[in-house]
Amino acid sequence: MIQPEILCQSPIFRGISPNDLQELFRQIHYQVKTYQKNDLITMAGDVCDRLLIIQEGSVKAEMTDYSGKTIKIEDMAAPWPLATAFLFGKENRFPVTVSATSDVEMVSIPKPEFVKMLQLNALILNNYLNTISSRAQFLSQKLKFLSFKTIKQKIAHYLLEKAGDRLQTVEVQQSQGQLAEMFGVTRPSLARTLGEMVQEGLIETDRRFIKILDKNRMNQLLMG
Amino acid sequence: MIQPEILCQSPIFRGISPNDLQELFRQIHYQVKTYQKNDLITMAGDVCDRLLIIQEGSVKAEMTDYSGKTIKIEDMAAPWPLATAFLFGKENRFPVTVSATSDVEMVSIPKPEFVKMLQLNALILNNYLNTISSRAQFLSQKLKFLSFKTIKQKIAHYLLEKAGDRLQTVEVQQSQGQLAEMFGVTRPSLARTLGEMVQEGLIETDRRFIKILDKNRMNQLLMG
DNA sequence: TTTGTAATGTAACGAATGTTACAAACTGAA
DNA sequence: TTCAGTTTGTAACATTCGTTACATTACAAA
Repeated sequence: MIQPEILCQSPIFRGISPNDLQELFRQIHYQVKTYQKNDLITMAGDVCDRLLIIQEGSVKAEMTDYSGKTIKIEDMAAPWPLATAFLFGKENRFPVTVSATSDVEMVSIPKPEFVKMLQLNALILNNYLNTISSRAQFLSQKLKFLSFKTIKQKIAHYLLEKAGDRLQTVEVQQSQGQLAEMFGVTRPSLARTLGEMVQEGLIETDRRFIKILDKNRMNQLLMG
Repeated sequence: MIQPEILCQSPIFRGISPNDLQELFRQIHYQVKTYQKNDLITMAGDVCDRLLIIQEGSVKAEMTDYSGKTIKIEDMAAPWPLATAFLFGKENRFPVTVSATSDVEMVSIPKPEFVKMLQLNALILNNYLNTISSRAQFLSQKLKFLSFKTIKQKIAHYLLEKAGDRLQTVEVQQSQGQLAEMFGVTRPSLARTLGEMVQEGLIETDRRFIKILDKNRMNQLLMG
């Protein structure tokens, strides 16, 4: 029923041979459920007490707002695991409604069985811990970035991070537009702020190359 | 050397009896290190390849900015674990410099040994997974909150979340000032916006009680 | 070279929010 | 009650940023 060659491509089972994976699944209880296109797989608010991995097909995650309208959040396809961040932790309910966008095969492992799996295989344990930890780290970085209120601060943080120790010209790979989107601001606002920083003697710009002229004053911007 | 009665208060060892914990520690390699006040414990950038738990005393975490100045981030005391989010994941380096603010005893468990521990004891495994997952969930919530640009949106989201299904008066436990801090805005701005929403017929306010009058229009605010 | 398209610089205006200041209302203790 | 401290309402002004529009520059294909 399970397809080890597919599942071992999943971030959780990465590095495990299909044979070992097959053997592992023999030691635990699990289900393989099939869904047809447009079938509901989980509802927002459902308790998340089992690990779900897409073995075949693709699904979409939607969120219902308070007035009942649905907004698509994400598309996922095999061999991806669903909602790994909500299997453990305080708030272990699905935040989204998941439904099939094609015929789907889903491997469902009850939480206690998955815990057993983690104990049986150190590689899976590491993979899973890495998955959640990386997510937390990613979110933490993103949050730190958003904590800078002004565009000037965001630019300063970005450039100082990118420059590291060296007092050199930084090459920005992205266009102004992409940079603006990353900062969550509009393109003209970014351009204006860059212009202001040039006038203030903080930086020099030449197309995609930016030179930091006054590291100390840049830092002071980040303090407020 | 280790003090099981203290360590089992730690979120990671919660629910384990001191005896069981003692027995567990017998099966793995670990160190107990002592530091004097003001000693450096870890430097920002150090590879985080061991779990550190404060067994006695207190420490502070500081971050060095790009110009070399240090900013205090956090204070921690026994029996708290350090940097649980950085033991696994892609970026497993300490983001902060940790130093002792009193005489400190620190239990140091190498990562492979801690993994062994997780495999030996399902409760510790659950505790650790819960710790990281809760953190990711917390950050995710915070991030979602910050994604609302205007104060009106933040208020709407907060109230709708708090109200749930019922169309009732919501009691806000916090003062306007605390609420403002939570939203990352200033108190007068929050008060002004609340006033505007009253005038627009969206809500009614009476001290710490807020009544939602028009749920649909509140939702439309969140769409933009 | 010419030409079209994308990227960039710039300006004017308006909306949202911060800043500062002060008055009114509430709260709890003397 | 009275009074001090806290919370809340409100106003004027400054700042930041988004919006829109347009000119300029770079770049690559014809």
